[in-house]
Amino acid sequence: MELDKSFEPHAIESRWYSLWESRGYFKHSGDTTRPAYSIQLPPPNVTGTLHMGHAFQQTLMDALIRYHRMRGFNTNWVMGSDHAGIATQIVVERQLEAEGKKRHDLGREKFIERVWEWKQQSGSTITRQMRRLGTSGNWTFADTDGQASGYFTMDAKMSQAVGEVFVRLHEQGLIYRGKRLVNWDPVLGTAVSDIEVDSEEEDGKIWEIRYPLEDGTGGVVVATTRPETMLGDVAIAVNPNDDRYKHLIGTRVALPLTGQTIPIIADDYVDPEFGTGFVKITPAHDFNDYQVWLRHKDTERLPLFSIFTLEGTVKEIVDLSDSAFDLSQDEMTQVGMIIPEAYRGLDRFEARKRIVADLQTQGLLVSEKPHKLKVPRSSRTGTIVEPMLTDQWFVKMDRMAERGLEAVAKGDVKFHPEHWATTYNQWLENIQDWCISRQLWWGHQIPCWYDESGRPYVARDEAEAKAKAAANGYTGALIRDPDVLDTWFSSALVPFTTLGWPEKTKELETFLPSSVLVTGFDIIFFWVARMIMMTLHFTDKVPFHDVYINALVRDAEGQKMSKSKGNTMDPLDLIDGISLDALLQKSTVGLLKADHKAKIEKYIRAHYSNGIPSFGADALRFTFASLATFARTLNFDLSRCEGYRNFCNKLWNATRFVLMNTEGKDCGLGLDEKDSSLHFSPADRWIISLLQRTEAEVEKGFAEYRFDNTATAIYKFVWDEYCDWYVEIAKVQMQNGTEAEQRATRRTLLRVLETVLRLAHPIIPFITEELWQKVAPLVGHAKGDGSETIMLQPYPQSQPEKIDAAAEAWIGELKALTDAVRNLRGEMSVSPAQRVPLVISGNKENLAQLAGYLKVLGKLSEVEIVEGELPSANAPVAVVGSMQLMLKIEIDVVAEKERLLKEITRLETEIAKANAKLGNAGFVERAPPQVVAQERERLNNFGATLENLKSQYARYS
RNA sequence: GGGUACUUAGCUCAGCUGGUAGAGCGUCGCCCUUACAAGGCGAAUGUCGGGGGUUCGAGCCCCUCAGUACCCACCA
Repeated sequence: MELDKSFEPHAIESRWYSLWESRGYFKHSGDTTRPAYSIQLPPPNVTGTLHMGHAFQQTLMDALIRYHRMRGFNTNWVMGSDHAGIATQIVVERQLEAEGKKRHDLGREKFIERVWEWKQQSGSTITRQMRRLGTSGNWTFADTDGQASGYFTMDAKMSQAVGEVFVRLHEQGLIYRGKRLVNWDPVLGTAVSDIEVDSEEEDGKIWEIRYPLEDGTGGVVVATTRPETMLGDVAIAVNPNDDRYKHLIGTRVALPLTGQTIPIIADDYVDPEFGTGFVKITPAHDFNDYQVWLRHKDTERLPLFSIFTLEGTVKEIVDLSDSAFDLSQDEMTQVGMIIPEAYRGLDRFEARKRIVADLQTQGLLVSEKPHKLKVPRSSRTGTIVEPMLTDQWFVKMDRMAERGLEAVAKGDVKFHPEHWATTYNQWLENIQDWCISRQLWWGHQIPCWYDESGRPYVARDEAEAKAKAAANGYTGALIRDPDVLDTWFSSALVPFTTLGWPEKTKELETFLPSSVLVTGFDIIFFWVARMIMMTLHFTDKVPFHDVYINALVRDAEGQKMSKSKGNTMDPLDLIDGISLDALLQKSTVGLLKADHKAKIEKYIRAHYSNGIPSFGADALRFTFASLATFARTLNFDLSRCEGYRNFCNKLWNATRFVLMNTEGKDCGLGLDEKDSSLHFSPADRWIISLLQRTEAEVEKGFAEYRFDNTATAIYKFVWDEYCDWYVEIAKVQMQNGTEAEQRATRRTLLRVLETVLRLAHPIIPFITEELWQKVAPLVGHAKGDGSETIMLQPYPQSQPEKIDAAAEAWIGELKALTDAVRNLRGEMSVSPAQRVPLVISGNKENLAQLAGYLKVLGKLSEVEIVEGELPSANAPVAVVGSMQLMLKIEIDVVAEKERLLKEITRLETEIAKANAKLGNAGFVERAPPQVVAQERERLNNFGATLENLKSQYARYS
């Protein structure tokens, strides 16, 4: 069947993917005698859509999987999706909001039903998109609901494993519950972990406030950026060595606006140099103050109480039971537990305004100045996080962190690029206990039940909890803890829970540890470190051997992609193409801010004035691979994508050429290489030789995760060597050669091409499959009935014995001569259509073999070989080593002399440089002999060429 | 404050354990030559951020300065 004239990705992609999947090629082979190669997909949010980061990562993973599959590994790419607690809940809450409802209007049960509905509805989007990209994941492997989309972190099996982990950790004393100061998102109404808080420097203010001394002899001035928290002050601290204020330690000051008094205490935490030297201590709303409180609570009998509600408004009444500390009635009335009526119920920031205003009125505000400060915001909602005293569940991290550090230190887990291990180490060395409870509805509900008195029973299910309660003498009703687990809790377990844990399965044995994890640096803490720790803890194995940290995808200018800038790209648009109008439409739909819209439109019109053409999945994948260096960012440039689409087209057309010249012809298929009816030319041997080198480079690239090198090696071989040289040479051989030479040429054309298709398949799966189906039957590698696939063919292995130095030298000479001729033509502005004769002097025997090729490659009318001097003529001459080439055309002698002189000057500089080097005793004595020899060789060559040029120059004179 | 990485051609980036500066895209010529105009052939362009050091020799190693990006911690 004829190939189309050019490469049309759309026509071939859809066909192959469904065929591959339906034939089960993506599944692991089950052959445990083969080495296993497995990858855990970083599970995308189930309701998300594919973005450039996903597409990039997945391209790399898919390339690795396909590469190893072809190499005969028992490959298993575990697919799945994440329930993404907060993210998903927010989406559904927004939907409700549009209907004028809140989640509490529905109630927990109905709300969760609603989320499941949304999951069912939108969950297939991203898996569909992944398929478009060509991901050969094992969709049915951990699939529990029969949707061929892998596992879901909330499905029954995964949930059960999550419960099991929780219970065991609790039994081991590694999970505990306690009232702690945590980062609280008042909008979401939940605790968030440290790493879910981002601090950005913002413009704020700092206020100085006077707290009068109780005895009326003066006052102290404190500086604060959060005056509203003064309602919760329990002390003023000074540095114990601060001579200015030592005498005040132990006295009391009045807490303005409240009618209360608080003590002045001494603590090292205070830096006498900063601010006023006095710090107000609000233990329930500041992490540092909390630490101070811990140190002084017993000696100074300091209470602990929150002044804000969970929504972030000022409380009506404070609850001293928060104190976790017994205070006498008398002490209770002494502390600032009563909030002035004026502030009750106010929002945090409203309260700030009112308090500052009131302080001013009372003359207690000393100053108000602009101040830059880091504001901690919840990464989900952007709300300013409030440290809040709440009951939460925690995982003790210290011992697990030690094991995690050890695994990397010992090399059981290796980072690529290596330096990311430093980031990992630093975090684990300073790790805090992990707050795993979230006050949300969507997620794994904490497996803990409470009896009437609040006694907890952690259990796998309610029945077990009841049994535990009964054993404790309680038979009444139990209430389950309403909180859910941090999404990352279940994510941390996927390396083993997806393989059937807690059961001892064959899969667990085969595919743990997995081979490599490919992920972004932004989740080293969230996910990578926690997987390592959890997997080690529960299985005594590392979750994976290698961690490849991929670059962050940015736009062509290096800007972070964001919807509000309009510089995001949809991988599907690059595959399918999109018109400008459609692109504008989809980029501005559902925008909250109107001014963004104008900006986005401008950006899109500037960058995609004609929309985006369809590049196809292969071109996109090849682009990602080529850009996958070890840099930390990847600037995605459309023009690169276009270039690699062109590459696909090149490959397509090369195949077309080969098919045209081999189909139905004798290609010496069944013959032994040494058979006398096959005569391989140096060119044939050269391209085969180069193929071996390319295969080795490709292998090295994969082994080092240098996908750029792999892609470049393939690109160069196909375009720069096979197409630009070998195919052109083959034309000569097929035209002029003997039967045996033609046969060998056709065979080489075919076999090299077929190999290249297999070599490139991991990166560009669709086009290689399509072409292979046509090419493989001609080399006898397939029956040609479509029953085979390139996916399962053996991957090309470099055969060093086929590297042929003589053939490589031969082609080097041919290339040099051709370049020289083309150069001359270019310099002389001889049009390509104009066939001109060439005279060449040099070794006759040697040149006779090259002349035929040179004639075609140099577009010459004839090639005349002379030994010794070139004929005297006013014609341009080029020199290649000891050979001289003369184009027989009339030229301007003056211009030609000038040209030669330029070349002579260049050579003389080179010679001077080389001479200086060799004249340097230090160089000759200390440099390695081969380097010195090489330099001498260069000098000799330069010398010969120079002589040649000079004599030619002289002849014009 | 601590840390990591980066600075090479107009743009985006390679450059392996130090040994003659590279690619893609873009630019400029000339060509619709029967695989490919999504192409062919040719050309131009770099005191490798500045300075110093080690070395026979530095884009690469060391020191220093400057700039950029990101991460962690955080002073009220």
